[in-house]
Amino acid sequence: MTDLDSPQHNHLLNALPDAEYQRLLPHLERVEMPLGEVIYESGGELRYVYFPTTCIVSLLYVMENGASAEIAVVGNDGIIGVALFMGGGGMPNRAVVQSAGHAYRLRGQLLMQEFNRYEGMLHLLLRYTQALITQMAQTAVCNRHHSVDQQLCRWLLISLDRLPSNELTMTQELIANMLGVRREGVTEAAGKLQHAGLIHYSRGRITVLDRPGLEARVCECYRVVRAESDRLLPPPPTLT
Amino acid sequence: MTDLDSPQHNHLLNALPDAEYQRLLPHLERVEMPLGEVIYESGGELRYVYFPTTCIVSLLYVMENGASAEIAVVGNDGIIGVALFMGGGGMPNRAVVQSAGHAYRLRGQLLMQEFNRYEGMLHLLLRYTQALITQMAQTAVCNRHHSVDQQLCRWLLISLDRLPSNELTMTQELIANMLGVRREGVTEAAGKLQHAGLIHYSRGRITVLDRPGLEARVCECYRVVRAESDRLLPPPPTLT
DNA sequence: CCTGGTCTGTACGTTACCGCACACAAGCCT
DNA sequence: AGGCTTGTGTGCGGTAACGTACAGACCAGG
Repeated sequence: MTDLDSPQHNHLLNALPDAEYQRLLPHLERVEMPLGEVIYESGGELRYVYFPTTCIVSLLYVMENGASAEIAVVGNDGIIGVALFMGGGGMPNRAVVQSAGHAYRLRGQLLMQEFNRYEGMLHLLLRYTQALITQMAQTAVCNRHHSVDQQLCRWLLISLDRLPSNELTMTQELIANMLGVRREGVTEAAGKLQHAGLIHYSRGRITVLDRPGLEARVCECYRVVRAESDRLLPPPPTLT
Repeated sequence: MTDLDSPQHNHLLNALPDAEYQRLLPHLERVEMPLGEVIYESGGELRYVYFPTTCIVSLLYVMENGASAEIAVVGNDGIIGVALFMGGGGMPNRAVVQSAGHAYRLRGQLLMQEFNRYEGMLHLLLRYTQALITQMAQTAVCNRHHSVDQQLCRWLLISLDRLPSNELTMTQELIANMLGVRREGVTEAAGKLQHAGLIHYSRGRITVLDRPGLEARVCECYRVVRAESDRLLPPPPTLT
């Protein structure tokens, strides 16, 4: 499956015209993204941007008391480090690998060169950033109005959309940290889904058995984010 | 007080170099922003961008069942319609005037010309957008972890930062819509603040009596957003 | 002045989630 | 095998916010 791991498996890289892609290619460095790795930290400086291919990265805010909440999720649909080209150099949150895999990284300096030189790169990245903004906005809405059950569905579907298989490696404890709820809350919600035959759960290994079933339970937030991504971003690479 | 109502009272316009500002000036149209006016709607197209001077605009998502939640607030620190230069042309939320006043609007086309022609404009707008992103992210966190009391404090301070006086016109019903909570919840929270002598409340008219007191009660979310705005954006115009 | 509408305060039962405590189960190590 | 660590299920009291209902308070208009 080298396919899944080529730079083109990242939708943004794949959307670049060939000439542009070839120019970038020699500078793309394939890196391992182990579970739990912190890609950048609140207040830190961004030396690289990352284009995930097979990993998933969560952007989360860690509160002063240690509690946390997920702001957004980035997989092979996007890029880690938008603050670089947005001009801030950093953001007050943390990026941490939520599902192990690989990514291609690029020196920030090089990205900025392309960003300033080639208009297509600028527009692509800005459109992606807008999709990211929608995801954050909807996270806020979901946190306000929807139940843990619904949020778990949303979270599973978002993760699933960014993975090649229907299985994810993720303890309930971790999910709870992402959603910013109690671990027991996740146990209960997951229990309901498992009971309904939608997923199978076993010691940090979740298998999604009935994706349509999840989609039927999820709140509108998932659909809004999904629709906006589809609208703003190029269709995923046509790998078989 | 024509000072407060000149285009330069908007921080972004004020941050432009004089030549650039002069070029824009003839195209800036002063418009009235009455309470409740919808500036743009989910799915709608953006013909203009707005630079508030004395009004405050809320970005809010309206759910299928009619409930709503505020995503972010824009006042004289920013611009309404970032989706235009981000490339999406629209966003799945609504912008509504939360506090009446004025703004200067500019045809989207013209903004885009400047955005593409003059690098400083691009960087300024992107930095502002990053600050906006931080505000959204923090809204998500706040919705998850903080009490209505704390959120009300945050909301009051955010509004206060964007107004010239210490008084705001706003019924509890409206605040509840913004925060996405019950009206009674706001009554109770406001009651506590009033009892503590921090504010005075009277039929849609809130007077803030003790701003430091509010700051002492507010959650970290306010400070994070504030610090990030200060970091990313030019200092406010030096009006007396 | 009284009346009607709007805004605010209060009360009460219900629910979702929290915090804590602990039992159980599944894999890992020796 | 036995014991340890890690992950999962469950139960229980506490609390914050909800939905609903309604009473008072203020203001405007006839």
